[in-house]
Amino acid sequence: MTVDTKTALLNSAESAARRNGFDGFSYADLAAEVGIRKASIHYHFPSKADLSVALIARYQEIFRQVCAKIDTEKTAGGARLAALIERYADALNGGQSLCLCVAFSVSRDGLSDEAIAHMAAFRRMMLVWLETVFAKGQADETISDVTDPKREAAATLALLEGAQLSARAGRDVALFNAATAVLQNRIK
Amino acid sequence: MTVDTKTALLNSAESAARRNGFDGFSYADLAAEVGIRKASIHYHFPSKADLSVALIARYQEIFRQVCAKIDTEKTAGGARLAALIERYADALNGGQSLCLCVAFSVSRDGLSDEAIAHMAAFRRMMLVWLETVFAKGQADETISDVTDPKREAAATLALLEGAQLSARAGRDVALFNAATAVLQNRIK
DNA sequence: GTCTATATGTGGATAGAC
DNA sequence: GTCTATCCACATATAGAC
Repeated sequence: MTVDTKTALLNSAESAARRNGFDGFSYADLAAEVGIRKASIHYHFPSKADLSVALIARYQEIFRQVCAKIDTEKTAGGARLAALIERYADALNGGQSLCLCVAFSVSRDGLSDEAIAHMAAFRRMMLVWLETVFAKGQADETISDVTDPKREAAATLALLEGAQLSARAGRDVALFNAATAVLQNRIK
Repeated sequence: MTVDTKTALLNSAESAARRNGFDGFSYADLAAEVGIRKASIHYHFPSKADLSVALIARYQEIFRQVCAKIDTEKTAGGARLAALIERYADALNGGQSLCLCVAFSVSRDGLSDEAIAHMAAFRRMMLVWLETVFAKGQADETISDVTDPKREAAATLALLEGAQLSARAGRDVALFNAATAVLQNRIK
Protein backbone atom coordinates (compact mmCIF):
# COMPACT_ATOMS: atom_id res chain seq x y z
CA MET A 1 0.00 0.00 0.00
CA THR A 2 1.22 3.46 -0.91
CA VAL A 3 1.14 6.33 1.51
CA ASP A 4 0.72 10.01 0.81
CA THR A 5 3.82 12.20 0.65
CA LYS A 6 3.31 13.75 4.06
CA THR A 7 3.11 10.36 5.76
CA ALA A 8 6.10 9.10 3.80
CA LEU A 9 8.06 12.12 5.02
CA LEU A 10 7.04 11.47 8.63
CA ASN A 11 8.02 7.81 8.34
CA SER A 12 11.38 8.64 6.85
CA ALA A 13 12.03 11.39 9.39
CA GLU A 14 11.09 9.23 12.35
CA SER A 15 13.36 6.46 11.22
CA ALA A 16 16.24 8.86 10.65
CA ALA A 17 15.69 10.68 13.94
CA ARG A 18 15.66 7.46 15.90
CA ARG A 19 18.85 6.33 14.23
CA ASN A 20 20.84 9.58 14.27
CA GLY A 21 18.98 12.08 16.41
CA PHE A 22 16.85 14.99 15.27
CA ASP A 23 19.88 17.01 14.24
CA GLY A 24 21.27 13.95 12.51
CA PHE A 25 19.30 14.15 9.29
CA SER A 26 18.56 16.88 6.79
CA TYR A 27 15.82 17.75 4.36
CA ALA A 28 18.19 16.53 1.67
CA ASP A 29 18.22 13.08 3.28
CA LEU A 30 14.44 12.95 3.42
CA ALA A 31 14.16 14.16 -0.15
CA ALA A 32 16.46 11.42 -1.39
CA GLU A 33 14.55 8.71 0.43
CA VAL A 34 11.05 9.86 -0.39
CA GLY A 35 11.85 10.80 -3.97
CA ILE A 36 11.02 14.49 -4.12
CA ARG A 37 13.15 17.63 -4.03
CA LYS A 38 14.06 19.10 -0.69
CA ALA A 39 12.32 22.38 -1.44
CA SER A 40 9.06 20.47 -1.78
CA ILE A 41 9.29 19.31 1.81
CA HIS A 42 8.78 22.87 2.97
CA TYR A 43 5.29 22.73 1.49
CA HIS A 44 4.37 20.01 3.98
CA PHE A 45 6.55 21.19 6.88
CA PRO A 46 7.48 24.88 6.51
CA SER A 47 10.27 24.61 9.08
CA LYS A 48 12.11 21.71 10.66
CA ALA A 49 10.61 22.79 13.97
CA ASP A 50 7.18 22.10 12.52
CA LEU A 51 8.39 18.67 11.53
CA SER A 52 9.67 17.97 15.03
CA VAL A 53 6.28 18.78 16.53
CA ALA A 54 4.44 16.60 14.02
CA LEU A 55 6.84 13.73 14.72
CA ILE A 56 6.55 13.70 18.48
CA ALA A 57 2.79 14.30 18.42
CA ARG A 58 2.29 11.33 16.14
CA TYR A 59 4.63 9.24 18.28
CA GLN A 60 2.68 9.97 21.42
CA GLU A 61 -0.58 9.02 19.72
CA ILE A 62 0.94 5.75 18.53
CA PHE A 63 2.07 4.88 22.04
CA ARG A 64 -1.29 5.77 23.46
CA GLN A 65 -2.69 3.07 21.19
CA VAL A 66 0.12 0.67 22.03
CA CYS A 67 -0.65 0.91 25.73
CA ALA A 68 -4.37 0.58 25.11
CA LYS A 69 -3.75 -2.51 23.00
CA ILE A 70 -1.62 -4.06 25.72
CA ASP A 71 -4.39 -3.39 28.21
CA THR A 72 -6.92 -5.25 26.11
CA GLU A 73 -4.63 -8.15 25.26
CA LYS A 74 -3.12 -8.74 28.69
CA THR A 75 -4.83 -8.64 32.03
CA ALA A 76 -2.07 -9.39 34.55
CA GLY A 77 0.19 -6.50 35.61
CA GLY A 78 3.28 -8.59 35.00
CA ALA A 79 2.21 -9.52 31.48
CA ARG A 80 1.55 -5.88 30.66
CA LEU A 81 4.95 -4.83 31.92
CA ALA A 82 6.60 -7.63 29.94
CA ALA A 83 4.82 -6.46 26.80
CA LEU A 84 6.13 -2.92 27.19
CA ILE A 85 9.68 -4.11 27.80
CA GLU A 86 9.42 -6.19 24.64
CA ARG A 87 8.21 -3.15 22.75
CA TYR A 88 11.25 -1.16 23.86
CA ALA A 89 13.53 -4.02 22.92
CA ASP A 90 11.98 -4.25 19.45
CA ALA A 91 12.33 -0.48 19.00
CA LEU A 92 16.09 -0.95 19.13
CA ASN A 93 16.13 -2.56 15.70
CA GLY A 94 19.17 -4.59 16.52
CA GLY A 95 20.88 -1.75 18.34
CA GLN A 96 20.52 0.97 15.74
CA SER A 97 17.42 2.86 16.81
CA LEU A 98 16.17 4.56 19.93
CA CYS A 99 12.75 5.48 21.20
CA LEU A 100 11.96 8.83 19.57
CA CYS A 101 11.66 10.38 23.02
CA VAL A 102 15.21 9.35 23.91
CA ALA A 103 16.52 10.52 20.55
CA PHE A 104 14.84 13.90 21.00
CA SER A 105 16.08 14.25 24.56
CA VAL A 106 19.57 14.97 23.38
CA SER A 107 18.98 17.24 20.44
CA ARG A 108 19.86 20.81 21.09
CA ASP A 109 18.09 22.99 18.60
CA GLY A 110 15.40 22.54 16.00
CA LEU A 111 13.17 21.44 18.82
CA SER A 112 10.56 24.12 19.43
CA ASP A 113 9.11 24.72 22.87
CA GLU A 114 6.01 23.00 21.59
CA ALA A 115 7.98 19.85 20.76
CA ILE A 116 9.61 19.90 24.18
CA ALA A 117 6.19 20.18 25.79
CA HIS A 118 5.03 17.20 23.76
CA MET A 119 8.04 15.20 24.98
CA ALA A 120 7.18 15.96 28.57
CA ALA A 121 3.57 14.97 27.89
CA PHE A 122 4.74 11.69 26.39
CA ARG A 123 6.76 10.86 29.48
CA ARG A 124 3.89 11.81 31.78
CA MET A 125 1.57 9.53 29.81
CA MET A 126 3.98 6.62 30.11
CA LEU A 127 4.46 7.23 33.84
CA VAL A 128 0.72 7.22 34.48
CA TRP A 129 0.30 4.02 32.53
CA LEU A 130 3.25 2.31 34.21
CA GLU A 131 1.96 3.31 37.63
CA THR A 132 -1.32 1.51 37.02
CA VAL A 133 0.61 -1.50 35.68
CA PHE A 134 2.70 -1.74 38.86
CA ALA A 135 -0.34 -1.22 41.06
CA LYS A 136 -2.06 -4.07 39.26
CA GLY A 137 1.03 -6.24 39.40
CA GLN A 138 1.23 -5.62 43.12
CA ALA A 139 -2.42 -6.50 43.64
CA ASP A 140 -2.44 -9.65 41.49
CA GLU A 141 1.08 -10.59 42.61
CA THR A 142 2.50 -10.93 39.12
CA ILE A 143 5.29 -8.46 39.88
CA SER A 144 7.36 -9.13 42.98
CA ASP A 145 8.74 -6.67 45.51
CA VAL A 146 6.60 -3.72 44.47
CA THR A 147 6.93 -0.94 46.99
CA ASP A 148 5.43 2.30 45.67
CA PRO A 149 3.91 2.02 42.16
CA LYS A 150 4.62 5.67 41.36
CA ARG A 151 8.30 5.30 42.19
CA GLU A 152 8.49 2.00 40.36
CA ALA A 153 7.05 3.68 37.28
CA ALA A 154 9.65 6.46 37.32
CA ALA A 155 12.47 3.96 37.82
CA THR A 156 11.22 1.70 35.06
CA LEU A 157 10.90 4.41 32.42
CA ALA A 158 14.41 5.64 33.22
CA LEU A 159 15.72 2.07 33.14
CA LEU A 160 14.18 1.33 29.75
CA GLU A 161 15.52 4.53 28.25
CA GLY A 162 18.95 4.04 29.77
CA ALA A 163 19.07 0.42 28.62
CA GLN A 164 18.27 1.56 25.08
CA LEU A 165 21.03 4.12 25.28
CA SER A 166 23.76 1.68 26.24
CA ALA A 167 22.53 -0.89 23.72
CA ARG A 168 22.63 1.73 20.98
CA ALA A 169 26.05 2.94 22.05
CA GLY A 170 27.42 -0.57 21.85
CA ARG A 171 25.30 -1.53 18.83
CA ASP A 172 24.32 -4.64 20.77
CA VAL A 173 20.84 -5.65 21.92
CA ALA A 174 22.34 -7.96 24.51
CA LEU A 175 23.21 -4.88 26.53
CA PHE A 176 19.52 -4.00 26.73
CA ASN A 177 18.66 -7.45 27.97
CA ALA A 178 21.45 -7.37 30.52
CA ALA A 179 20.23 -4.06 31.93
CA THR A 180 16.62 -5.19 32.16
CA ALA A 181 17.28 -8.72 33.46
CA VAL A 182 16.62 -7.83 37.10
CA LEU A 183 13.30 -6.23 36.19
CA GLN A 184 12.32 -9.14 33.96
CA ASN A 185 13.00 -11.56 36.80
CA ARG A 186 10.52 -9.75 39.01
CA ILE A 187 7.73 -10.71 36.62
CA LYS A 188 5.92 -13.90 37.64
CA MET B 1 44.78 29.43 39.18
CA THR B 2 45.13 29.74 35.44
CA VAL B 3 45.20 26.75 33.15
CA ASP B 4 46.98 26.28 29.88
CA THR B 5 45.07 26.80 26.64
CA LYS B 6 44.70 23.11 25.90
CA THR B 7 43.15 22.41 29.28
CA ALA B 8 40.90 25.44 28.98
CA LEU B 9 39.69 24.11 25.64
CA LEU B 10 38.99 20.69 27.11
CA ASN B 11 37.09 22.22 30.01
CA SER B 12 35.01 24.40 27.74
CA ALA B 13 34.35 21.55 25.33
CA GLU B 14 33.34 19.13 28.06
CA SER B 15 30.91 21.60 29.54
CA ALA B 16 29.42 22.38 26.14
CA ALA B 17 29.20 18.71 25.14
CA ARG B 18 27.45 17.78 28.36
CA ARG B 19 24.98 20.59 27.89
CA ASN B 20 24.27 20.28 24.16
CA GLY B 21 25.84 17.08 22.90
CA PHE B 22 29.05 16.69 20.94
CA ASP B 23 27.45 18.02 17.77
CA GLY B 24 25.92 20.82 19.79
CA PHE B 25 28.94 23.09 19.96
CA SER B 26 31.40 24.43 17.41
CA TYR B 27 34.98 25.57 17.37
CA ALA B 28 33.54 29.07 17.16
CA ASP B 29 31.81 28.54 20.51
CA LEU B 30 34.99 27.29 22.14
CA ALA B 31 37.00 30.16 20.67
CA ALA B 32 34.58 32.72 22.08
CA GLU B 33 34.69 31.19 25.55
CA VAL B 34 38.41 30.58 25.77
CA GLY B 35 39.37 33.83 24.12
CA ILE B 36 41.34 32.75 21.08
CA ARG B 37 40.46 32.49 17.40
CA LYS B 38 38.90 29.30 16.16
CA ALA B 39 41.73 28.58 13.74
CA SER B 40 44.05 28.41 16.75
CA ILE B 41 42.11 25.52 18.18
CA HIS B 42 43.25 23.34 15.30
CA TYR B 43 46.79 23.66 16.58
CA HIS B 44 45.78 21.81 19.78
CA PHE B 45 43.16 19.52 18.23
CA PRO B 46 43.66 19.17 14.45
CA SER B 47 40.18 17.76 13.95
CA LYS B 48 37.06 17.65 16.08
CA ALA B 49 37.41 13.88 16.13
CA ASP B 50 40.74 14.33 17.91
CA LEU B 51 38.97 16.52 20.43
CA SER B 52 36.30 13.90 21.04
CA VAL B 53 38.91 11.26 21.83
CA ALA B 54 40.78 13.57 24.19
CA LEU B 55 37.53 14.44 25.97
CA ILE B 56 36.33 10.92 26.61
CA ALA B 57 39.78 9.66 27.54
CA ARG B 58 40.16 12.39 30.14
CA TYR B 59 36.64 11.72 31.39
CA GLN B 60 37.34 8.04 31.93
CA GLU B 61 40.50 8.82 33.84
CA ILE B 62 38.62 11.26 36.07
CA PHE B 63 36.00 8.65 36.87
CA ARG B 64 38.64 6.06 37.58
CA GLN B 65 39.88 8.40 40.27
CA VAL B 66 36.37 9.16 41.49
CA CYS B 67 35.66 5.48 42.05
CA ALA B 68 39.01 4.98 43.72
CA LYS B 69 38.34 7.91 46.03
CA ILE B 70 34.93 6.53 46.97
CA ASP B 71 36.55 3.20 47.75
CA THR B 72 38.98 4.81 50.16
CA GLU B 73 36.43 7.08 51.82
CA LYS B 74 33.57 4.59 52.20
CA THR B 75 33.78 0.97 53.20
CA ALA B 76 30.17 -0.24 53.12
CA GLY B 77 28.70 -1.26 49.76
CA GLY B 78 25.61 0.84 50.39
CA ALA B 79 27.65 3.94 51.18
CA ARG B 80 29.68 3.51 48.01
CA LEU B 81 26.57 3.16 45.88
CA ALA B 82 25.05 6.22 47.52
CA ALA B 83 28.18 8.20 46.75
CA LEU B 84 28.01 7.32 43.07
CA ILE B 85 24.33 8.22 42.84
CA GLU B 86 25.13 11.56 44.40
CA ARG B 87 27.87 12.08 41.87
CA TYR B 88 25.46 11.50 38.99
CA ALA B 89 22.96 13.85 40.58
CA ASP B 90 25.57 16.56 40.93
CA ALA B 91 26.63 16.09 37.33
CA LEU B 92 23.18 17.27 36.28
CA ASN B 93 23.99 20.82 37.25
CA GLY B 94 20.40 21.59 38.03
CA GLY B 95 19.10 19.69 35.02
CA GLN B 96 21.30 21.22 32.35
CA SER B 97 24.14 18.76 31.98
CA LEU B 98 24.53 15.08 31.34
CA CYS B 99 27.30 12.61 32.02
CA LEU B 100 29.67 12.93 29.06
CA CYS B 101 29.10 9.29 28.23
CA VAL B 102 25.35 9.86 27.90
CA ALA B 103 25.89 13.01 25.87
CA PHE B 104 28.22 11.16 23.51
CA SER B 105 25.88 8.20 23.19
CA VAL B 106 23.52 10.19 21.01
CA SER B 107 25.93 12.04 18.77
CA ARG B 108 26.05 10.69 15.27
CA ASP B 109 29.23 11.81 13.64
CA GLY B 110 32.43 13.47 14.72
CA LEU B 111 32.91 10.53 17.01
CA SER B 112 35.76 8.45 15.69
CA ASP B 113 35.90 4.72 16.19
CA GLU B 114 38.53 5.41 18.79
CA ALA B 115 36.14 7.62 20.76
CA ILE B 116 33.41 5.00 20.54
CA ALA B 117 35.84 2.40 21.85
CA HIS B 118 36.69 4.70 24.77
CA MET B 119 32.99 5.07 25.55
CA ALA B 120 32.56 1.32 25.67
CA ALA B 121 35.63 1.08 27.91
CA PHE B 122 34.17 3.71 30.23
CA ARG B 123 30.93 1.74 30.59
CA ARG B 124 32.82 -1.51 31.17
CA MET B 125 34.88 0.16 33.88
CA MET B 126 31.76 1.43 35.63
CA LEU B 127 30.07 -1.98 35.36
CA VAL B 128 33.04 -3.73 36.93
CA TRP B 129 33.15 -1.24 39.76
CA LEU B 130 29.39 -1.38 40.37
CA GLU B 131 29.49 -5.15 40.42
CA THR B 132 31.99 -5.14 43.26
CA VAL B 133 29.90 -2.53 45.06
CA PHE B 134 26.78 -4.69 44.87
CA ALA B 135 28.70 -7.79 45.87
CA LYS B 136 30.00 -5.94 48.91
CA GLY B 137 26.56 -4.51 49.71
CA GLN B 138 25.14 -7.99 49.54
CA ALA B 139 27.81 -9.38 51.83
CA ASP B 140 27.68 -6.60 54.43
CA GLU B 141 23.89 -6.25 54.07
CA THR B 142 23.94 -2.52 53.36
CA ILE B 143 21.99 -2.99 50.10
CA SER B 144 18.78 -4.98 50.28
CA ASP B 145 17.38 -7.52 47.83
CA VAL B 146 20.57 -8.02 45.88
CA THR B 147 20.17 -10.96 43.54
CA ASP B 148 23.00 -11.11 41.01
CA PRO B 149 25.62 -8.33 41.42
CA LYS B 150 26.47 -8.34 37.69
CA ARG B 151 22.86 -7.83 36.68
CA GLU B 152 22.36 -5.22 39.38
CA ALA B 153 25.34 -3.34 38.01
CA ALA B 154 23.96 -3.29 34.47
CA ALA B 155 20.55 -2.18 35.70
CA THR B 156 22.00 0.54 37.89
CA LEU B 157 24.17 2.11 35.20
CA ALA B 158 21.20 2.17 32.79
CA LEU B 159 18.98 3.60 35.52
CA LEU B 160 21.41 6.39 36.37
CA GLU B 161 21.84 7.33 32.72
CA GLY B 162 18.13 7.15 32.01
CA ALA B 163 17.33 9.21 35.10
CA GLN B 164 19.77 11.86 33.91
CA LEU B 165 18.13 11.88 30.52
CA SER B 166 14.63 12.55 31.81
CA ALA B 167 15.87 15.12 34.30
CA ARG B 168 17.69 16.95 31.52
CA ALA B 169 14.69 16.74 29.19
CA GLY B 170 12.47 18.31 31.83
CA ARG B 171 15.19 20.62 33.15
CA ASP B 172 14.28 19.37 36.62
CA VAL B 173 16.53 17.51 39.07
CA ALA B 174 13.46 16.24 40.92
CA LEU B 175 12.90 13.84 38.02
CA PHE B 176 16.30 12.27 38.71
CA ASN B 177 15.46 11.80 42.36
CA ALA B 178 12.06 10.33 41.51
CA ALA B 179 13.62 7.78 39.16
CA THR B 180 16.29 6.73 41.66
CA ALA B 181 14.09 6.70 44.78
CA VAL B 182 13.51 2.95 44.71
CA LEU B 183 17.24 2.30 44.43
CA GLN B 184 18.03 4.80 47.18
CA ASN B 185 15.57 3.06 49.49
CA ARG B 186 17.40 -0.21 49.11
CA ILE B 187 20.46 1.33 50.77
CA LYS B 188 20.62 0.68 54.49
C1' DG C 1 2.27 20.02 -5.01
C1' DT C 2 6.50 19.88 -7.02
C1' DC C 3 10.01 21.95 -9.45
C1' DT C 4 14.62 25.01 -10.37
C1' DA C 5 17.36 28.38 -8.68
C1' DT C 6 19.13 30.85 -5.14
C1' DA C 7 19.82 33.27 -0.67
C1' DT C 8 22.09 33.09 3.65
C1' DG C 9 24.26 31.21 7.44
C1' DT C 10 27.45 28.11 9.76
C1' DG C 11 30.08 24.08 10.19
C1' DG C 12 35.13 22.19 10.16
C1' DA C 13 39.49 22.81 8.07
C1' DT C 14 43.81 24.84 5.71
C1' DA C 15 47.60 28.27 4.18
C1' DG C 16 50.74 31.26 5.38
C1' DA C 17 52.21 35.61 7.99
C1' DC C 18 53.74 36.97 12.52
C1' DG D 1 51.03 29.36 19.35
C1' DT D 2 48.08 32.54 17.56
C1' DC D 3 46.63 35.33 14.03
C1' DT D 4 43.95 36.79 9.34
C1' DA D 5 41.98 35.25 5.40
C1' DT D 6 39.85 31.97 2.82
C1' DC D 7 37.86 27.52 1.15
C1' DC D 8 34.42 24.18 0.70
C1' DA D 9 30.57 21.46 2.04
C1' DC D 10 26.19 21.46 3.75
C1' DA D 11 22.39 23.19 6.49
C1' DT D 12 17.53 25.53 6.43
C1' DA D 13 14.75 28.40 3.96
C1' DT D 14 12.52 31.38 0.20
C1' DA D 15 10.91 33.08 -4.57
C1' DG D 16 8.61 32.20 -8.35
C1' DA D 17 7.68 29.17 -12.58
C1' DC D 18 4.96 25.15 -13.90
